[in-house]
Amino acid sequence: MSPFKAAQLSPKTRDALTAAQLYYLQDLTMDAIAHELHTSRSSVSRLLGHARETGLVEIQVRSPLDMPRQLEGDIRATFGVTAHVVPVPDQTSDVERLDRVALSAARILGGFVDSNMSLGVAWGSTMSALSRHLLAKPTHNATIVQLNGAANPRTTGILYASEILQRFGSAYGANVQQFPVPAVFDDPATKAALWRERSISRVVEMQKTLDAIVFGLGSPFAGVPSHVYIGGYLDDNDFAQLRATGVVGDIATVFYREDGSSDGIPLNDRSSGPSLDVLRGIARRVCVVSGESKLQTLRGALAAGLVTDLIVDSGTARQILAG
Amino acid sequence: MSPFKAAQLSPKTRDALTAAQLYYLQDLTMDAIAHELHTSRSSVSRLLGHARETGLVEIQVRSPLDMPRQLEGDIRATFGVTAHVVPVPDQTSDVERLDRVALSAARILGGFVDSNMSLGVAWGSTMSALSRHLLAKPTHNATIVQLNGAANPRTTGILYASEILQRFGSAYGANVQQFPVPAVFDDPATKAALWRERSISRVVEMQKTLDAIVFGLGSPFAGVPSHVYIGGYLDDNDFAQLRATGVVGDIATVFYREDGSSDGIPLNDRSSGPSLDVLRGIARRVCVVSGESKLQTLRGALAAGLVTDLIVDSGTARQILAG
DNA sequence: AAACCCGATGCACAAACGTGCAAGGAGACC
DNA sequence: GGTCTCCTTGCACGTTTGTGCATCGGGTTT
Repeated sequence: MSPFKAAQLSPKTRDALTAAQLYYLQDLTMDAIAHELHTSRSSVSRLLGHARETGLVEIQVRSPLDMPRQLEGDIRATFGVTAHVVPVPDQTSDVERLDRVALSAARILGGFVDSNMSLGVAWGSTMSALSRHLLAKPTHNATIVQLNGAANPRTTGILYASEILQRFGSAYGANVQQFPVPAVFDDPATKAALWRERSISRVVEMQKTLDAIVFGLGSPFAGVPSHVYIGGYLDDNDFAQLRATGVVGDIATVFYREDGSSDGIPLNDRSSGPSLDVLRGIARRVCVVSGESKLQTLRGALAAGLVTDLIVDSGTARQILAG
Repeated sequence: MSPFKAAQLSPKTRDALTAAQLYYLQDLTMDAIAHELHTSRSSVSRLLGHARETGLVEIQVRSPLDMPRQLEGDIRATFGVTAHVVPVPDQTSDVERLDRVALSAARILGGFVDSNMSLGVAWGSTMSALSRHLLAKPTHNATIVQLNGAANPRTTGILYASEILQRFGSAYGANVQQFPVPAVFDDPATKAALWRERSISRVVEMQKTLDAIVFGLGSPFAGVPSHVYIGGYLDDNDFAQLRATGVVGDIATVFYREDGSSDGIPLNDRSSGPSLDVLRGIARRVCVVSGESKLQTLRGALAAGLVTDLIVDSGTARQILAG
């Protein structure tokens, strides 16, 4: 209307806000809201969807404080990590399990992200699913940093990895730092050379001072092999080597054993991911896992002290405690 | 099942918690949840209702931080109080307006209440509506204190006032301190005598050290007279006196003028409510108002510095700024 | 043992809701 | 001016959800 009263926020957001207020705080029906806002009920439905997507509405489920959830307490006691157990019925398929955990993880992650922070992000099927469920949370001056390269002999991987990164960036209104290198180098010397390039070393340096990281776990020999292992990133030789050295998993293409050790794994010298020591130097390390096929893998990551916050499905949570 | 694993929370609460998690955090349909919980869909619907009622689920609507809502900002700038403006369309009836404001107020109040605190509560139609919408929030060692008596020549008023108090008590799991005295004494000497009784003075003393209070505003001469003014608490003489001394409203049967002054109002000496000076000594003073008939009344309360947090409908908010 | 009360359950129906679709509008580009 | 694209809107439909009602089981009173 009047151009004098600057509309600080878009009319859409304004409406979404009122709608949310009326719907969630006053329990009006969408019909009633539509009437008040002079629009159609379906628009209100969409408006509310928008409000949820963009984080205008925040829904929390909080167990009574005096009774933290059983499994989560047990996990903290046993492994010293903060756990978020996502309830999933036992007979759920692995894909649905993954998706449900990723969905919850996306919501939880919103609570960790804040202005002026830098967040390291891995890639893989878990991260991909997670990125698709992110809720918007506008921040200032935050940075998203890719943890490891995604190129392989067949593709540059840029499309795949950057899709994930971009979703993080736009959800949080953050800068995105890509890392356009192969996931695993053929020749360690090439890696060393590239690491001396300023455009690359800049990112490598950023990785060392991250405030938080999010990652899934890769499991090379599990029933459902992870993205890394079927994407042509590794050849038969590499696989044999991994098996020979007792590897049970990886974080950002850096490999470790079930006891948490990672010394003497040659592949790590050729990997583009940050060394486990670098990872351990980061304050908050959020690990998202689902499915029993990752049990061993998860055990290793916990043993290696790579995790500070664990988001996991209830079945796997129970098993890791039982084991 | 096993008696060894102590069930810390009732199975109902446990189910409600999982259901809430699945519904609000994983966006499952109630049907799907019913299946997972081995019960009927309708039970899940009820379970979720229970979860909301009891505060297991918390829903917040948060305007983007960089743009606090217009009216609320204006009110803070003009009157120096934190405002919560409840959107209500202009042509809404007064009763519905009251109810919607009370509903929102009940939710907001939950954010102010905490363990170990004492909360003073008034009575009246606003407080009655508010009490009916309270959301449960379990706390330890909190106390609810009645601010002013409710007895009048016709009834003891205990039923009416205690109903309100009880709802507060059970919502927050708090002790309730009743105040079984007349709202307004016929003879000031009786009040003085009663105030020397230890059972009464105990409550009077508590009133002086409250952490917070909630109250509506009474408006003696407005189009819709408040509960106090039609309950037989005052006689014609009293009314005449109020009008003569320029009273525009009351908080817990203590009266004030539009400019905020309250000296030379004889009725106040006979009132059971805490003096305005006592009120002003309380850190958080939450005022719930709705409807333009309370405009003058609200103006007086603001002028008197009796309010720190204001919960008000949008129409009245606009008018108080316009005035 | 009968009678009673109370909370929990599922059914069935109406109300409320999400979403694919086609229509309308506002730029951007030719 | 045309037309192409992209976003928004309301409708219509199928799905999802709230709730009155009848039922049932367990505990208490008579």
